[in-house]
Amino acid sequence: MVRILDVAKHAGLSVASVSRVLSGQPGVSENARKRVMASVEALGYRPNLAARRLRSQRTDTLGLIVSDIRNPYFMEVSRAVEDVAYANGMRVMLCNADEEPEKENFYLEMMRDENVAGVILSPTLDLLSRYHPTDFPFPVVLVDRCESDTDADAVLLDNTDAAQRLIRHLIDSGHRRIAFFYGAASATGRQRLQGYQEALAGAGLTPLTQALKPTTDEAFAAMREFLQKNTQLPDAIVASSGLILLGLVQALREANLRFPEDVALAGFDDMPWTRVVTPAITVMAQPTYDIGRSAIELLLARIAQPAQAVRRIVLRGELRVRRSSTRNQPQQAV
Amino acid sequence: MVRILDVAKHAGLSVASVSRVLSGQPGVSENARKRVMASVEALGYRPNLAARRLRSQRTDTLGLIVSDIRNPYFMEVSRAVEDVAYANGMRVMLCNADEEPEKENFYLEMMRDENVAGVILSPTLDLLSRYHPTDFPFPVVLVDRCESDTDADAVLLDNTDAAQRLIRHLIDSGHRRIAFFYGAASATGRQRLQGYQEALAGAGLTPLTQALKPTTDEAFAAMREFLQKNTQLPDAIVASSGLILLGLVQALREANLRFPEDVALAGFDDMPWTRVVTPAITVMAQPTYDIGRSAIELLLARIAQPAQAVRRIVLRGELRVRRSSTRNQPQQAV
DNA sequence: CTGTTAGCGCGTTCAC
DNA sequence: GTGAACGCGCTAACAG
Repeated sequence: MVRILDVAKHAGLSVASVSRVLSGQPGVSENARKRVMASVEALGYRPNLAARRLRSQRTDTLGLIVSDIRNPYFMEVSRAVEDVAYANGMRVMLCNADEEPEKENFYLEMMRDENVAGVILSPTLDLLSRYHPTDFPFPVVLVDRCESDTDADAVLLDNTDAAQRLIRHLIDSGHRRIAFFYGAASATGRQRLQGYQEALAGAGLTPLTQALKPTTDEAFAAMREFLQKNTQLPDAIVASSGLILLGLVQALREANLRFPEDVALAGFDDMPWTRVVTPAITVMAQPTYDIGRSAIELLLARIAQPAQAVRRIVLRGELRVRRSSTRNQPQQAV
Repeated sequence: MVRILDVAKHAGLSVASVSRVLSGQPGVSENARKRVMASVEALGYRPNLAARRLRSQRTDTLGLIVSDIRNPYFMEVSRAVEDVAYANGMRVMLCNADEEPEKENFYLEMMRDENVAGVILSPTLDLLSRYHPTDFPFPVVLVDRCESDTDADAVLLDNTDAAQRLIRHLIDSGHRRIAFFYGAASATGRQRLQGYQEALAGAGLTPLTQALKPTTDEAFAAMREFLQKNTQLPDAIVASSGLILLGLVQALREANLRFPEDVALAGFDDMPWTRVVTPAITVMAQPTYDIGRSAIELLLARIAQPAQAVRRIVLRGELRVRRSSTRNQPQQAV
């Protein structure tokens, strides 16, 4: 292994000068800088990160804790985070907490042990309910989930508004009995439920809700049971997430029910498959890559300016109307 | 910050004894061990990982370099890797090389700088063609991609066999003109092409192939162009990956072409949406989670036993016949 | 502008 | 079974 001392000797300088050059500090002559660079090149020197981190008490590692990377939403978010992180010379550690507070806590402690520069976190309801930024020795940016009174940097969709607009679209399309299948384990699901309720109240309609764990399998099971119990179908069914939407579609297919003929359908997250099923499904699209990018940019800014005011970035969902929600079916799909 | 010295003082012992207890070494009395544990608990001591890594020259970090985490295949593989890694007290660094040799090399160098214990890698064709295990200062397990003569631990599907079986199924179903859209950027795509060619040769049929970059967008564009150029459709179209399959379906929908009525369809990767489109699509399913799990288990074994013989784990794909490939359509979908 | 040097916190040798 | 002491490679404070 070639050490910084070897470079110093080779360049005829001291370790201090080499260190200064490597960390881009001022106070080194151009001549010295050239010689250091040449020696680094000649010897193939690579800094020892462990030593650097031990000495400087700093780290270029970020943590990213999501519920499940298999969720397309988090997949896209994490991809954005990693792109920006690596472009800024930082590393990222990805963890799946599976909505389990124990796992979440485990990873949070791991982040502390790693002495990370910051964390992007999609918190469980449990953590969010008692969230306080000073609980952590590193800056945290929340993503996807955040209450209106949470004292934290955060990036998220305007969930209540998005749900309202989605539901109003259904109401405007002539649907009256609208069922809402939502993930009860997260703040996001609850906020979307609220939007649903407000939209229904505004139209004088009666809510029909089904809480469940936000997985495809649970949604499938819940929908299947729902279909068995209810001989009369609602006019429309809405899913509060893409994972849930998939489960609903699976159950509908199994029961040989068509949309929108038997029941209209809509959901969150514009996953690729929603355009490819027939008919295509109306969704509220989230700008997932932008959410991830905004989150890490917020985090990097916070790391650079620890004392800056708390910021919250709220993004707007985009309604994409397709055939699954229309009462009078047009001739042609998009 | 509480250091190991603080624990030693609190327990009335030396740092050496504390270190021994913490690393589970023998040569410490039961009494001392108890006292150390109690002090650790009382003081909330956490070992400093940077110091430990600097001193021990070892790391509990693994690298995972895939082409794109947004590919459901790698998503599932990475999830498996992370589950096993964290269960073994290791960390993992995830990187997306995007099939670009430069990025791949960048991340490989980063892994060296991090002094990782090992790497799981889905190599570009470029790297694979000149792969030699001694090029890296850490053990490497290849995943998804590997030539038959590559000298490396690897976990992959029996691609040629899987493609053959998929194509034979189509031939047995009465299809004669079978087009193959495959990703030309990876060894995997090429191996599947070979299986396709062998199956066709065995039946005395003429190949009809289309090479492309393995993304949904490229597949969509290629299929669209294909449909414009060819007034007469083939009997069947096959995609060499799930991402490509999605692009094909998008183009088919756009052109208002039905499967299997207008053209039969099949592909690789049993993604959830393939069951939910109508009709459901015949696929060659890969045991993705098992592939990831096998890869990290192989890596951990290699780390524990650096000199052990090179091992290759070849998994078998599972053909899942659904309506998209059947000539005489059954009454009911599954 | 440059060099010397003292630790960062830990693991491990070597004495006892 | 236990403790003292050294050094992993680097950064930063300080002296020149």
